[in-house]
Amino acid sequence: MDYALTLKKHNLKATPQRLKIVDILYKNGHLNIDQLYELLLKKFPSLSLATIYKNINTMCKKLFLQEVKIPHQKNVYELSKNEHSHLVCSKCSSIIDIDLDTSKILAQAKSISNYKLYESSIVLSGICPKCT
Amino acid sequence: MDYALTLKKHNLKATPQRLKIVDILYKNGHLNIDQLYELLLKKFPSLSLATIYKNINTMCKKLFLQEVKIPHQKNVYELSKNEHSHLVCSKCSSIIDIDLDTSKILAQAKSISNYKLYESSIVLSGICPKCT
DNA sequence: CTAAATGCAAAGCATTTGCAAATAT
DNA sequence: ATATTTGCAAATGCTTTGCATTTAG
Repeated sequence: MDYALTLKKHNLKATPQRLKIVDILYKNGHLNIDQLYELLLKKFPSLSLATIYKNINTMCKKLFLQEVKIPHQKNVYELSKNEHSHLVCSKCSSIIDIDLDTSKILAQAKSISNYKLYESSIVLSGICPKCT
Repeated sequence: MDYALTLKKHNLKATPQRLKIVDILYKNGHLNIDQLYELLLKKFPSLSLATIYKNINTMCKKLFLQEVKIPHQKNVYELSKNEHSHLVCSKCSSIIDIDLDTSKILAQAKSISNYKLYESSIVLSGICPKCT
């Protein structure tokens, strides 16, 4: 995946800071602002938190980053991908993606409510195999 | 429902402020801190935001209030009830409860992941009938 | 060369804390 | 009567903004 190209497609300059943000998110999946900052500092000791906030915000607006709200945790960010759900371990706080068949639930919700539904946010919490 | 008794059961004094917080949440379903503050001010013009924060926090810890995270919105609070999901209208921002059969999705998630899952947070977004 | 991005410091909000006065039990 | 709660003010923490400097294209 060519991150520089992706950035440019969205009219964003491919700065080293941005490339590294995308790279870190690609490798780590889901991170909150502080975790991102800590990892970025290793490569850019003079990096400013303001730069992270600005970039996260613009990338979210351009829709190739997604904010994910997890119960009892700070918001985390992930690269946009096909719709999917999340599993959270309440012991180690790790977050993973999972593909679930949400069609039944959506259909059920639509028929009960008469809402036009087009987006689902599903976060399931429990204990991961490692923490068991 | 006797709110005063509920409060006392949790070792919380039934102050007028607390009773009104519970009453407002009972009548309005889901509110964020600011909405709660605005409504409470009508009855308690000298009410402090700090009091709301303190009370929301203690009630959440005592588990008879739940914090609900909605994408692109401030956190809202609701009285604890049986597990249920939420529908959000992205036009008018209203939030309603909905009972969905989550057993299939949970079973699916468990078998794919080997997690021990015990909690689900499901928020579906779309357009409500009124806004259509 | 130019527009955009960075880093710093300051500003702006949201939330929490400490404490004296008031209140529920 | 006592421990808890309230309301205020101050403190803390998180996020955004403004601006001079640097950098990508």
